[in-house]
Amino acid sequence: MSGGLDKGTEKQILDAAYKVIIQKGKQGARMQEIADVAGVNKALLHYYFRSKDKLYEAVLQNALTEIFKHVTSNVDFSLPFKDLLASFIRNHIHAIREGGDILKFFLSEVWTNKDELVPKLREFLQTADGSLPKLFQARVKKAVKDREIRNVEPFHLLMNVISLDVFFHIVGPLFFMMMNVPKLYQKKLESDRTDQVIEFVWEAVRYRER
Amino acid sequence: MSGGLDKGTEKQILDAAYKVIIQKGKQGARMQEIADVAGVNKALLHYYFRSKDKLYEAVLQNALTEIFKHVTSNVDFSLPFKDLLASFIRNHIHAIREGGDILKFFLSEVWTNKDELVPKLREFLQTADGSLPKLFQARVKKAVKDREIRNVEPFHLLMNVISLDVFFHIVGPLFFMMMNVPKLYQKKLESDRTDQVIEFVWEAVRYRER
DNA sequence: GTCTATACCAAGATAGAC
DNA sequence: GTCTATCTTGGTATAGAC
Repeated sequence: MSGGLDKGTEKQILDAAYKVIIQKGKQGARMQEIADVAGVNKALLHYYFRSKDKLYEAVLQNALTEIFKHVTSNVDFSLPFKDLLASFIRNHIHAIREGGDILKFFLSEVWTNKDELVPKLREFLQTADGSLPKLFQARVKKAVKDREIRNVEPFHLLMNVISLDVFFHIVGPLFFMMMNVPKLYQKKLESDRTDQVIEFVWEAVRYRER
Repeated sequence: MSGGLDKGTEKQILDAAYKVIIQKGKQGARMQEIADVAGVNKALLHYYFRSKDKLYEAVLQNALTEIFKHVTSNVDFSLPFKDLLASFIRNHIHAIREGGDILKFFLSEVWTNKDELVPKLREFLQTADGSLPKLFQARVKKAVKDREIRNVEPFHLLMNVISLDVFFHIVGPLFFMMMNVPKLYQKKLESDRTDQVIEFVWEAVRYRER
């Protein structure tokens, strides 16, 4: 019913679908639950998005956009490498935290649903700005030549930075549980994380006279 | 039918379930497919394991055992820290590769199915040998005092090592695709990975006169 | 555009013959 | 223990009234 504070039924449904599907994955999500969360009738989902597949596609599109919005956040490649690294990591970790559960969702779906998801991802990347990795690679090579850092393979470095950021975000909570880390100490470890990573990476790569 | 090369129907079913569920997750797995893979009738799944839930539990138990078998592989904590680190990482990466797809499965399921999985994990850890992290922590602290390495937080270090190992294993292929890395270069990056990680971590933590 | 009712089907589970 | 046939549930999808 068109109550006063209506934000458009279609968007309402899409938002609800987003929430539910991100949590439970494609298989786990139920049309009924999406309808409930949206506060509308189940039949309306089919009215606006013909099928679950279509709805899922729409959600995927949103999620991808959301992620890349953060990732592409501007990095100043003219900074000294140390500062570049720090700002890159800060941006990146910040983006990960902003992104909420999307990353977990992707890691989840990529595995169980890769036949559908990987082509979609590929397609999306065609249109997206793919220059970041290239710029990063070039900058690393320059830094090596200028003796800002030791000779490291750009791919591995990028991989390392992303690993350190993303993996902690995803598995950290589980890890805390497994190791019985007290709540208070968890907080400390979490807030220290960014600086720890920056220091770790920088120490790992910085150039040293021999 | 009790054909000659029968390895026991129950085990046959369990093996099939393991394969299918690891690939598709709990929600995605179909009893029919499991039956097909096992080469038996669907009804037999219910005969041996009353329900899908029970079957899932059995698979989970197996997967957990499988993972921890590798993880607990003996590490010699009396080695110099540099060598310890190298052997730890080598063991770890090796275990990850041996473990095949189990890790991906867990990362997947932990997100979509955490209400069921996390308690199970907790319970399993009660019985498992939880001494490894403690030993590692103690060894790190000693290494700091002995000036083998700079002052690093043991938790972060352990987290870092695991991140670098596991994340690459899981996301690497996706990454290659996204960055359009040629097949041949992929191979090289993969085989270089272990040594790269060892060097990266060691450079990051080693003690240096100032 | 939104609802109710219902068709349709796939998947988990059971009964009962062999 | 193993099969066929069948029940039941629950989820997607559609028809049709309002």
